[in-house]
Amino acid sequence: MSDNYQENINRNTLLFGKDIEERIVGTHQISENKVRLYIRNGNAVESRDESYYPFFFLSEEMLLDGFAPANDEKYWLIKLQGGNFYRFLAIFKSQYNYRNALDYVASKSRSSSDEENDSGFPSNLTYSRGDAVTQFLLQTGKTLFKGMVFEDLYRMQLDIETYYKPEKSTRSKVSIGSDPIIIISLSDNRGWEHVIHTKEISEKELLLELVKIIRLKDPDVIEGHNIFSFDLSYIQRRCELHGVALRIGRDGSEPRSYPASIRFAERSIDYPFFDIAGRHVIDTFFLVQNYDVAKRSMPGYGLKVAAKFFGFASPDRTYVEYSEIADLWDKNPERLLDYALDDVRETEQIAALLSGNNFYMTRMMPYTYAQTSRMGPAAKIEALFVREYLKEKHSLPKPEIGQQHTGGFTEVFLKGILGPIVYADVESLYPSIMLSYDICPKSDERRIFPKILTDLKDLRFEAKKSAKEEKKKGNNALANNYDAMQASFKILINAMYGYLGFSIGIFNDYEEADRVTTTGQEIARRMIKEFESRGCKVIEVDTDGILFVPPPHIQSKKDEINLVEEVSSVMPKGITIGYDGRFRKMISYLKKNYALLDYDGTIKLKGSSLISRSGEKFGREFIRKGFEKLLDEDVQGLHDLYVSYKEMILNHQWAIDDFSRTETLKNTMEQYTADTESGKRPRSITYELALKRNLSVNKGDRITYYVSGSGLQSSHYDKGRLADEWNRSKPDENTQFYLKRLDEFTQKFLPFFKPQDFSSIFSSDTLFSFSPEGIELIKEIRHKETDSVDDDDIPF
DNA sequence: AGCTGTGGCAGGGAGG
DNA sequence: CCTCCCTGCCAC
Repeated sequence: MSDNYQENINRNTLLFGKDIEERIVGTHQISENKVRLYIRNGNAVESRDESYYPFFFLSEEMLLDGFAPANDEKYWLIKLQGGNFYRFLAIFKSQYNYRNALDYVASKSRSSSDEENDSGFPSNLTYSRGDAVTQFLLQTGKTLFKGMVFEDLYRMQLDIETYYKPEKSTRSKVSIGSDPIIIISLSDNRGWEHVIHTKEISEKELLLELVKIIRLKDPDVIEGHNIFSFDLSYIQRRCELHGVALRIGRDGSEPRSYPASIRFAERSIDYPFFDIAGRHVIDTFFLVQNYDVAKRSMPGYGLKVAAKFFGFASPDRTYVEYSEIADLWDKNPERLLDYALDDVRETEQIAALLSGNNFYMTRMMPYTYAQTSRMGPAAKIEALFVREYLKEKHSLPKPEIGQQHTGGFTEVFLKGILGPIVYADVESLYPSIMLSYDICPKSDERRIFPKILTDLKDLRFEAKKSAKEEKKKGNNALANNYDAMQASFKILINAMYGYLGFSIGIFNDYEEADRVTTTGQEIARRMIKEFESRGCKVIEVDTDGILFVPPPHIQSKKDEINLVEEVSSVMPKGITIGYDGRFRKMISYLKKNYALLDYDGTIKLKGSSLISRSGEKFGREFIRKGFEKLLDEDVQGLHDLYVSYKEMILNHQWAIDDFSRTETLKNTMEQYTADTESGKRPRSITYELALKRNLSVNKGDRITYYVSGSGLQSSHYDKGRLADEWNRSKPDENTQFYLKRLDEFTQKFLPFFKPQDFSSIFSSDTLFSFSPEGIELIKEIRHKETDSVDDDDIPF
């Protein structure tokens, strides 16, 4: 794979090398607005005259080969890799203040005497894929002018309802465009709301009305929850069926859609991207998921769940089940219209909360707002590099082949039920190391890496300061904007380390990535040693954070803070340890798996073995409640809990949500069948179920299922049933299987008891009544000696 | 086509 | 049974 990939780079790379200019053999100015560029492989490129914009001439052909501006020989724009449009725009933005450029374009278009067109752009400007300048201008539109703040964007929200009659009650996917659209609800960020529906007009008229409204309101941004995969795809399909031209672009063009994908940590989602000329389409579904990558605290990503999570859902909000929509439309349409409006209102609030950082990021990126919103951070870092290199007329390197070898230091020293607990962590560990230890990729001959990092750090500092000042003055709106700004800097700062080890980043450097992580490990060891030497019992260390029990004479919070500050003061220059919280108790279970009991009584569980969403809900609850009992040292309560769960399972006294499991399908069905048939991967219950039920599933889809049948066999992959198929009055879930699952969950409590105590607690044997008498909790288990932390060769 | 990294645990199928 | 290997999910 990697060999193929390298070959691909070589084939697609036109101008990589020591110096870009070496490949340019000559330019010839044909007229004021035309230039011919000759490059070494013999291709001659003639520019087109783009009279409305004198700075650049870009065309499809030029994108393929390269171009030079007519009036200024200093600037070159070179194609680097197939399809990597963004690498061009880096220079486009960096050489000229693009906001001024856009002001210029806007003034031109305003003065053009063109009455037919209400878009603000000349109508002779046709929108086509290859025309980079046109595309750039139309996409950016008038939305990113100098001095703008996020609130200045005119944002419109859109949501559709379709007439879906559930036939067989399975939640199998509805295919795009199969049912008519009955309601389109719209709102904007200035308090306007509007709903159109098919009680009075036909679906075709509804679609025409939508086009009319969008063109009349002329929003800069169109927002929706799952708008790419659902609303826009659906609207487009219905328009096709009715022969309606969806002319919602600022130049009157129809949306251009192409397959794209987006990644959230380990998951990758395919979706059709919609490019609407002159506007930016923002999917709040992606914003929400991106938010949760860092936080990992949301119960789900649907609009309703997200709105509740962020506290936007109004108490009298209308809720309608997906399967009820058609029925409700026939019987009580008013309620459905209310529901539809609630959707757009919530979408607006989510976007307002989560879009600010993308907006401010766009100002420093050679991408449009829409692109910035759906792009990963590594590509953004690279854009900053490319901008600087092109500005300095320096060539760009190829990615290095290889891999990173090390990561963070993780160790558990003590297991059990421990307390009191102090949590401390190194502030911005990797960025601090990169700054203090002069990290820079070797291919970065101009040494841009440290410069970008320092600049971003300073910018963030300034933005944070401004946010604070504005807040003090009571300017909350402005303070929020500065806060969004500093958040966007933070995202980039944190992504810079990841970029070093990014396999196709052109400035990657695995050795430097390793140098960051190994330095981080050394710092972690040093931190352990310093806390230990001050009488602390270190429990767990993970990368940059440490959990420990302070010595007995450290009692108050203030003492704890002083202790952390003392250790911080002996750390290497540029490395600061911050006090990050205190807890009454904790349960240390495994690496990256523990429970924390706050002083206000709340419990936080961490780690995949304790809170994994792939497990059954009843299991997670059982563990959570059990850990509560454990923290209370309530052995009787633990036993009672076990017995009550066992009875619940035996008597089927539960709901489908309690025992169903939801899994994400990471591969396509084709990939799965190919892999299983070749023996490359084992069969999996979710894919098998999708095959059996003939569900049309895509990569990234989630299936909720349970295990049916009776008895325990070695494999259950053919015993799955869809959650919707479960019937409370005729429960057919596999009781033995779920009892076995309960016993698997009880294993989490194994380390805290003697074996015979453990088996008497987790037994419902009624012959002998259970008594907690004599059962002792194992509170402290030495798992690893801190002495083994070797710090002899720490080069400080 | 586009893509930030490593470390760690659980679960399940397959095969010895 | 046990081990191996893969996937999915999570911590940082």
